[in-house]
Amino acid sequence: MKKLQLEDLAKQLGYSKTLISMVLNGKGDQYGISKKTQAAVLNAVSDLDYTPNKFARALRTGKSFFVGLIVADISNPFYSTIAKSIESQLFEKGYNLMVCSSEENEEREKKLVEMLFNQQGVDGIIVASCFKSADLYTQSRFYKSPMVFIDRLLPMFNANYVIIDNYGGSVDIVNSLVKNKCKKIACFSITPSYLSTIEDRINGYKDALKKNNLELDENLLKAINFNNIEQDIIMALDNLLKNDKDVDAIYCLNNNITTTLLKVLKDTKYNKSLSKIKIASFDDVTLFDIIDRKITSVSQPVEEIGKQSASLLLEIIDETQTNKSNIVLKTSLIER
Amino acid sequence: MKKLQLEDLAKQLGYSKTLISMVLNGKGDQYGISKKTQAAVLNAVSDLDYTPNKFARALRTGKSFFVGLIVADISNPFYSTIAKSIESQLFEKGYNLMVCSSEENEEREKKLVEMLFNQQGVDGIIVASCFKSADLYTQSRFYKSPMVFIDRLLPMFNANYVIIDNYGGSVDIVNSLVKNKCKKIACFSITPSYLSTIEDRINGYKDALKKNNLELDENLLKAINFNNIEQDIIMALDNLLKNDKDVDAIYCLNNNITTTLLKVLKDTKYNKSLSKIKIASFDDVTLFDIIDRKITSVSQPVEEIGKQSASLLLEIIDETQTNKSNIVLKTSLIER
DNA sequence: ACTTTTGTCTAAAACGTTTTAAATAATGAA
DNA sequence: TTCATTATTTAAAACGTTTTAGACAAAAGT
Repeated sequence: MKKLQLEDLAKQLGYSKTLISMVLNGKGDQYGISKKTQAAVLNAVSDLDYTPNKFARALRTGKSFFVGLIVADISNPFYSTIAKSIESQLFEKGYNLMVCSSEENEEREKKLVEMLFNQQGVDGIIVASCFKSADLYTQSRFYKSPMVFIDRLLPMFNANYVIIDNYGGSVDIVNSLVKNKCKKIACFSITPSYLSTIEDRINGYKDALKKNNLELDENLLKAINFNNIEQDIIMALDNLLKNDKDVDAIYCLNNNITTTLLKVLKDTKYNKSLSKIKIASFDDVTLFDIIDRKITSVSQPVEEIGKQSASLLLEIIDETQTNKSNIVLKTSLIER
Repeated sequence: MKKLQLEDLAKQLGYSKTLISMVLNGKGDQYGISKKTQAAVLNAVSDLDYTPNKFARALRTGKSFFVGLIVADISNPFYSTIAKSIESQLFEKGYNLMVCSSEENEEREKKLVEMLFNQQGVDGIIVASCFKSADLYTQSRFYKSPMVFIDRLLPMFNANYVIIDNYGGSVDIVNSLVKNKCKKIACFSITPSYLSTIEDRINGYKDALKKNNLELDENLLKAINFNNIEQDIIMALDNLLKNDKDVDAIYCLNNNITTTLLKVLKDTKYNKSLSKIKIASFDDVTLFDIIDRKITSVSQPVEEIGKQSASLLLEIIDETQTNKSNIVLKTSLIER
């Protein structure tokens, strides 16, 4: 059974391809097709399961009704939940989502952006960029390309953003730890550490320490490499045990680090020596509700990030919104 | 800066669009273009960043280099890991992936399949179907559409499958529990329970009980609804506590149930009464390495499912493989 | 020297839409 | 009636590729 096309409908209904196309696209009035004809066409077509060829339409109109999403790691629940939220938001408006994973790799992100716009012809993209600078995106060839950046901010780059208040969330966490009598708070950060999210969280950590009259010791700030989390955490812990036995809290800057830290603490000798240390985490995950250890965390409005970024992007595509928007969402502290 | 197209190249290089297209598609020899010309074209184009218009090409050739993936729930790590694996496999071969989530809803799955093939013009799909019967997929209009089914089998449907040995894995779990002196093993199943994965796991559970000379008590087999997991688990637990106080193990048929069960056990009164009950889970997650409770589980070769299904689908698309393949992967027991 | 074959290359058709420009029919004014 | 205007419809062009069929030289056969 061959796929029905406009030509077939035309023959069957006795109208031209043009007319049918116009009616089906809801432009009957605009082109002055009589109400009667419009009704007749719609009626006849309704039980004929015709769907226009996507590629022909896209070729002619330049619109694909496709949106690309680039995240650092799609198997991270933070991003996969955002993806899900974006998808359902777009679905309502007749758009489709292509999800891509950059694996925190600039080269790959670049390839993905180019592929999406050039080869796939998406109408716009949503990106959690792992780039250090905005050079890729400021290129003139992308000047008119609808883009929304989420999660991470790029420096010196005036664009559309949907992010969260990382600084504020970080301050909340440290304040909460201090309130619980912690005096020496280590911080496990993650590289690439130029990421705006990480930078802001680190700044929040530092400033909050200061505000609480605690000394900032750079040795307590450990950078964990994204590609080598477990090993780096072990090293950081060894280091703490050797030089800073009196650390009473570890604040992890994202869910991945917290989760891996908990795993390491379970596995090894640290179990005893560090059983009473307080752990806090930026980014809340279900796990924290299950384990015995009381973990204070900051939860991000994940659904909301997806929702807002999707509708912002659609506004940009439809040119309803032409100014740059910067949406900053609030986090919420979960004390356990 | 307008996008470069074949016409522009033709003018610039002094050859016809035809010739350039042929060379760029690696069909120079086939069409008898001289080596010298081919080299010249390739060389000239290489630093001109031309990418053919996706839609024009797809319109003409009927190939989109797109593959669709439909899973029940993209925010479930089991599926998001499969998605990631499929994506990277396809990426190597120049294909792209569109990920869709059916939310365990037949109506929605149907819509997605139709959308993918009709509107999006994908070259093939990979589906973890939530359908009870294969009626949708046996329709003649899909007869020639490349499809690979993963995770779940549809009854009476001869198709391409990549699944795992659910029955065997389930037997392994029960055997392990019995070995650990469990005498009365409850089973928390999930609806829709006609899913082949669930059916097979239930059968494995039943048969293994029998083999171990344990009585099968249908009251110990609780169905948890996918859309109401937490409440249903609470009900099931209440029920056990009332009628079967001597249950010494709960075997959960998927990660979602196990995780939620753990959460419920933590939150509430059950904490005390059920602290010594043994918990086992089909499908392993990181969480189990972190919590104190020793959870025996069966782990699925997630990466492998993605890898095998992707390459099988590509073979079908390329018509290298024309027979139906049924790939059944082994699970591995993790005793804790 | 003339036809045939071979080696390169290109014009034009095709893919299935949407949109422009123009044709036809119907109505109103003169 | 006839011409101008308006309402309705359609033919043809366009989107940017790939592929078919054929053009043109050069080489090879006779």
